[in-house]
Amino acid sequence: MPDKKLKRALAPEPIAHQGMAGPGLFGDVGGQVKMADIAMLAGVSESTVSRALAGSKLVNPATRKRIEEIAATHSYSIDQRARNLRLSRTGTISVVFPLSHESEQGIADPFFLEMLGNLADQLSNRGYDLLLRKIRSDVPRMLTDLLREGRTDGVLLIGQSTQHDLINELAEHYQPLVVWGARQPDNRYITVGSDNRGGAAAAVRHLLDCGHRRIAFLGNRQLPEVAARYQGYSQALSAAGLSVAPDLLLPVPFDRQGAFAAISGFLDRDRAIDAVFAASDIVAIAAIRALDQHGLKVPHDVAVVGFDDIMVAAAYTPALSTVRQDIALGARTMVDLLFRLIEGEAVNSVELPTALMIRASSAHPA
Amino acid sequence: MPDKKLKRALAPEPIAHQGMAGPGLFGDVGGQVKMADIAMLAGVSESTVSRALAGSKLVNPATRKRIEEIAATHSYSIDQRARNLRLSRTGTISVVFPLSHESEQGIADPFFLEMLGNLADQLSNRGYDLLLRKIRSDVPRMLTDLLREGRTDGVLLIGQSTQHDLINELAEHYQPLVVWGARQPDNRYITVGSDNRGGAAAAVRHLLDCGHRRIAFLGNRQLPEVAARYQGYSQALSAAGLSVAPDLLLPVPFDRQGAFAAISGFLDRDRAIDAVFAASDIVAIAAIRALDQHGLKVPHDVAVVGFDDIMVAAAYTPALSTVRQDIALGARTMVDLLFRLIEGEAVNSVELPTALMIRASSAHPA
DNA sequence: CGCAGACTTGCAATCGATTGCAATCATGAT
DNA sequence: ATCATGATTGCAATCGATTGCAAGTCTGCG
Repeated sequence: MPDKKLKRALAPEPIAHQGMAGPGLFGDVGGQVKMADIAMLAGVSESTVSRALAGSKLVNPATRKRIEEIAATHSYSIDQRARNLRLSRTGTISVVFPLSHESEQGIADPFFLEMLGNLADQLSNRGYDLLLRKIRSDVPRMLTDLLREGRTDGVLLIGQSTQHDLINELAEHYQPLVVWGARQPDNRYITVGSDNRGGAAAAVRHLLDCGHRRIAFLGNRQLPEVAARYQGYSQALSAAGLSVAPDLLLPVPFDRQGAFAAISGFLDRDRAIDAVFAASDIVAIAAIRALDQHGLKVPHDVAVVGFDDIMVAAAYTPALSTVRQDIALGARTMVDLLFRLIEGEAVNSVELPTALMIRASSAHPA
Repeated sequence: MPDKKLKRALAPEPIAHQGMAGPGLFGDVGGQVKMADIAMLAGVSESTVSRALAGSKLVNPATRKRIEEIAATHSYSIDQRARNLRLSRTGTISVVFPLSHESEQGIADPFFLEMLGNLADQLSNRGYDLLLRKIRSDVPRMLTDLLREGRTDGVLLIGQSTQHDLINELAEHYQPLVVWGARQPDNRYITVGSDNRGGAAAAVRHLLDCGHRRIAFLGNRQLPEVAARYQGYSQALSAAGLSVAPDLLLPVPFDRQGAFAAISGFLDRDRAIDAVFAASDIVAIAAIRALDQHGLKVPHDVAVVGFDDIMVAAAYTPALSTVRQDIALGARTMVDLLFRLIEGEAVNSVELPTALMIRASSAHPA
């Protein structure tokens, strides 16, 4: 047998795809250089290159060093497509926003956007990519597609929307799933969320302490998180010996315009309220505007408390009292739980504490 | 030769990975079913399945129908990892945020978050996924890695940050790249951005029309977009026969706290201003708060105009006058240009019109 | 000098698809 | 009955990596 190794090393295509622009920082962008090229240059097999680059102990330190240098010289990076295929993983976590029918247009609420930013941080810290998906009405189809296509190692679902039952069914068959939202008795999936009930109760107690009695509740109680906040609201009222007045419960949507319209409509027929507890800061801000247009001053005539503590809340005029959710902690927790699920660990849902931020919009009436 | 086909069809593993939970909606999530399984069930080769599912005309309509039905029954989806590897594409577009040193912590500005939401819409409309990346200080390394790893078919860079030269160098070697930001004379990359100069000039003209003369400019002029806005500012002043007062130029950062601190510091030593033009709404809002804390009322004592028209601008109190950027159009344009680049078309940078939104914060002084 | 055992390395199968080319089949014309 | 022709289908290589197993090299010790 003639020397096969030599023959390979002398093969006509050294690596010269094209100009090979030298050591310039961006010389080889585009992924033309492959592992086989590095192997040939180093005079070893692909196996050895793979092992060297993966840090395996099975390669001679000298060989490894040479390979690493060659790889660096040609600014080679492992092709993640191929690697992931072989390892049957993806290196990608999907973040999915189920959009309710209301706001088909987009992820509007700053709370969710801030959450997204934090998740991106957390995931990139762990070397994972973040795949962003919005899902419209047909959640089941799109979600299963996403999973089956093998594009993702796990899913973070932001908000339960009104899809609780579907999520439950999905969870039966798909493990690496963490949902931001309210923990419910029959949840078969892992949730991370705030103590909605407790936070809301604290807010309403605060309004009661200020002497308010006719406190409107603004929010769509079909959403589990809002339902939990409503529980806190009603619980705080009961504790004070008051009962819930059904005419003070407004099922307003979460988007700005919808909320504004709903609240305006309400104020057109009923203005006998002295406080408002809104299920989100966006709703609270819409409420303040609507109140203003109806000649009611905040906090003088009506006190307002929101929920979330989005960035603008403190900067708003009047500064918005609100129940603070710790978004950064929430994101960290979701990612942490998801990776533990991926590793097969059994984990439990988490409920995070909230903090009542009292600001100008609910200052004690003079 | 014995009948090989028959042997295969009778092979022991029918497909029974496990329970095969029946036709339940989520029965087969997880990607266990592969093309080979479908092929076997249909009694054809993988080639035929591939062609049938890809809509090739090379398969018998009857065969195609049968394959499609079997695929549907077993809720099979093509594995995108494998497909993309074979086709050497990814089906993914990366959206990259270069974070300047200032705000290492995260994507804070609502403008960028709204942009992100819109990009997600546009990309998913085209069947592409959106990979979100934040890049810290070492832009070159991370960006080239991202590209070389073969994870992405194209890159949307949101904001030039202070990396103009690096981006230029990158663009020499990497084509499918569209940048949100200011068009500059020596750009070798495609940009989409607003008419920063024109928008700013309109805003400043408006302030001049209201009778203001000492108009502060708030923004970090190292950023190309801000530099362009500054040009508009200075141009409008010149046109009115005024000159730029260097002491009215404040290099404030883009994040809320930093902006607030910088403006407060300025007001501590100089309060002889009657208007403020801020390079972003976030800065404008910070300015309003700082002015308020220094006993200056907006718009009575000082008029304020921002830039962006983020969602809270109109809802703010006082409602914020601002230069509106059409985010949705911007996102659509970026995606459109990127896909045309990917298809090899030659395209040009785009500058989008802005609209001056006059609201309460700059109402004509009484 | 010979051989066991520890180190290194390479071969070849594999992940799950796509596709050029060859092979097969059916049909109609002669 | 024979053959050209077009319509279907299958074979096998390929995308770029990883890894179990076998083979080869080198060392030290008897």
